[in-house]
Amino acid sequence: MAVMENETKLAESIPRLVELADFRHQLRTFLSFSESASESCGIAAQQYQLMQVIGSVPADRQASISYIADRMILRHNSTVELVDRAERAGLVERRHDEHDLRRSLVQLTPQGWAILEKLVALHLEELHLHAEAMMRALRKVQAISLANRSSKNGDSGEDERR
Amino acid sequence: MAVMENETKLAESIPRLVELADFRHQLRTFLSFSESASESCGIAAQQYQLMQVIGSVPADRQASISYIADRMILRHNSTVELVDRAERAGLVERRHDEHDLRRSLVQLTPQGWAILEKLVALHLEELHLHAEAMMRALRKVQAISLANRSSKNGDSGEDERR
DNA sequence: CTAAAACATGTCGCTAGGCGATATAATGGA
DNA sequence: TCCATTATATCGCCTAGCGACATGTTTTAG
Repeated sequence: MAVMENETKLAESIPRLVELADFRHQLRTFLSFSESASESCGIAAQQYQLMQVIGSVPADRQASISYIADRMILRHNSTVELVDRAERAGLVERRHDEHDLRRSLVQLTPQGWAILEKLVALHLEELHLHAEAMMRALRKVQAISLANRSSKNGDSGEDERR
Repeated sequence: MAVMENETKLAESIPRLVELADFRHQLRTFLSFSESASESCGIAAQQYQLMQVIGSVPADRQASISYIADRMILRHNSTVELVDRAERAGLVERRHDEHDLRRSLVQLTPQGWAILEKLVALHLEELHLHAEAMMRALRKVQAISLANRSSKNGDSGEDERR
C-alpha cells in the first residue's frame, strides 16, 4: 500500500462502483430522452413531470401546490414558479379551493391533456425499448447492495459472498 | 363528450399515467437522496456522478473530457466546467495525454477516492432499502409498455387487458 | 370570541450549472 | 505542407431552484 503510486488505483478499487455507475448511466439516458421528448412537444421536462403529477392525482385528493411540491420533491416556492410557467404556457390553470381559500388547485387544460397524452405515449414507447436494460442494471445493483449489508462493520471478506 | 365539462377529466383518462408517474416519483426520490448524500459529503451531486464515471473507466480507456461528456450525457463545455469545479474542490486532477496533447485526462485524487467510496457505500445502503420499490414501479411500467405496443394504430380496446 | 400559532401560497433576489458560439491548439490525411 | 477534423477551453446568457420574506387563511388556546 505504501509503495503503490496513488495514480494507479484501478477501476475495481471500489468493488461495486461499475454497477452503480452503469445504473446511473441508464438513469441519465432515460432522463435525457425525456428531456428531448418534452422539448419535441415544445415544453420543458419539468413541465411534463408537473402534468404527470397533476394528471395522476388520486381520486380523493386534489393537486394543491403543496401536494405537487411533495410529489415533485421541490420547495413550495419552486413549485409555485413551475406552475406559473406551465400556466403561462397554457398547460394548466389555477382554481381556488372553495373550502380553504388558502389553497389553489391546479388542473390541466385541454391542451395540457393533449400534450401529456402524447408524451406518455412517447415515454411508454421508449421504455418498451429500454426498460429491460434498466431492470438489468438495477437488478445487479440490488444484488450487490444485498450482499453489501453491514459493510461498515469489521468485515474481513466482502467479495466471496455471492 | 360534448356535455362533459373539461374540468372533470379523471385520473384515468390517460390509461397508464399513474404507473408512469409513480415510476418517475421513485426516480425523483432516489435522485433527491443522492443529492442530499452528496451534500452531506460537502460536494454537489454532479461531482459525485463525475467521480463515479472517472472511477469506473474500463481498464482499456481513459477519462478524457469527451469520454466523460459522453457518459455524463453533457456537452463537452459543460463537462469542462464540471471538471473545473471538481478540480477546484480537490476531487480530481488533470493530466496531459502524452500521446495526444489535445486530450487532457482526468483522474481522482486520494481525497476524491475517499469521498467516492463513502458515497458509494451510502448509495448501496439506500438502494438496499428502495431498489425493490423501484423495481416494482419499473416492472409495472414495463408490463404496460409491452401491452401498449402499437397503441397509435386504430386500437379499439386498451383497458380490458389484465 | 379573539389573539396567536400554524399553514398555504406567493414574491424577490441570488446563484449554480448547462448551453451555444467562439477560440486555440494538436492531429492526420491528401 | 495545408486544411479538415478533433479536443479542450473560454465567455456570456439564461433557466430553474432556493432561502428569506410577505400576505392572507384557518385553526387552536384561553
